[in-house]
Amino acid sequence: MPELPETEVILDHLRKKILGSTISGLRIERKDIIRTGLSSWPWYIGSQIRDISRNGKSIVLSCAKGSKTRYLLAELGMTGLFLFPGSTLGRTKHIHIAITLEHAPVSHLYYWNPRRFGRVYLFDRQHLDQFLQRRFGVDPFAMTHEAFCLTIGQSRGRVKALLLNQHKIAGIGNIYANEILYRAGIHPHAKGCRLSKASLMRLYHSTQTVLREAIAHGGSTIRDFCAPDGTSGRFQEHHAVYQKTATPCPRGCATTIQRLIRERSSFFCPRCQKRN
DNA sequence: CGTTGAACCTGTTTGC
DNA sequence: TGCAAACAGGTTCAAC
Repeated sequence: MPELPETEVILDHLRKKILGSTISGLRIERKDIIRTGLSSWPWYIGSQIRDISRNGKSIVLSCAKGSKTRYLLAELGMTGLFLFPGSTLGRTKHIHIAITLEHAPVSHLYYWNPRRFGRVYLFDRQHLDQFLQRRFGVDPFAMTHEAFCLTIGQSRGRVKALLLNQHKIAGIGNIYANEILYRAGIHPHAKGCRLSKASLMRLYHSTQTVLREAIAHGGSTIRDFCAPDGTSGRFQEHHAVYQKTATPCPRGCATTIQRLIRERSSFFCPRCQKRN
């Protein structure tokens, strides 16, 4: 569920409520959620959450105790959420991890994930770095237009697949890939290396603006997503194409939005979105 | 290297 | 009403 904007919204809440707090308890309801470092979980008790960051769609808590720092990296997958007490109503069934906090305005942090496509990793510095390096490309907000145009313009694959490829650009998922391509006027099946310089620049700018607008609107709530305090996103009200099959193209071109099935669903305007 | 399909899971919606 | 199929924000892996 959470793509980059939703992850950024979650980070904002976590930073305001749990940064600097101390972990006084850790209950792991489903051990198979922890993919690496399960045996190190007792270490985290008594550690202080010193930093909260994001790599692509994954969230990293830096936990310090004495002179040592270890890391908890959480992937949310399609349906994962971090929740504070008070927003767990109707979501008690799939809480897989419960963290008890001290010196924080919230008493607990819950990891909820009904489909269990998400995972949690407990890493030391070295293993975290290894993981981040092999897993994630550059963050879209850290990319210059030169780097972005080079990455897309040198690839032979379909541009939508390139936007979704976390090894190249980290953080874009199916909702935002569709919205970004619509706004840039580029067909999802256009080949990266066949895009004009002007198209590449439009793609760069729409990537920046769509993601930033989505964050400003609290992310997109299609079904499950909410911030840790239970707040829903509002950016879905501004979607132009995602799940808008057969509705008129918002640009007023008198065509309707189409859906291409196969791999992941693509939603686009066949008239406004070009292949080069 | 790029593409496709399946797999991993549960829950909800859709269609017969 | 009932049941099966399709579909969902993600990632990985194997096969071609």
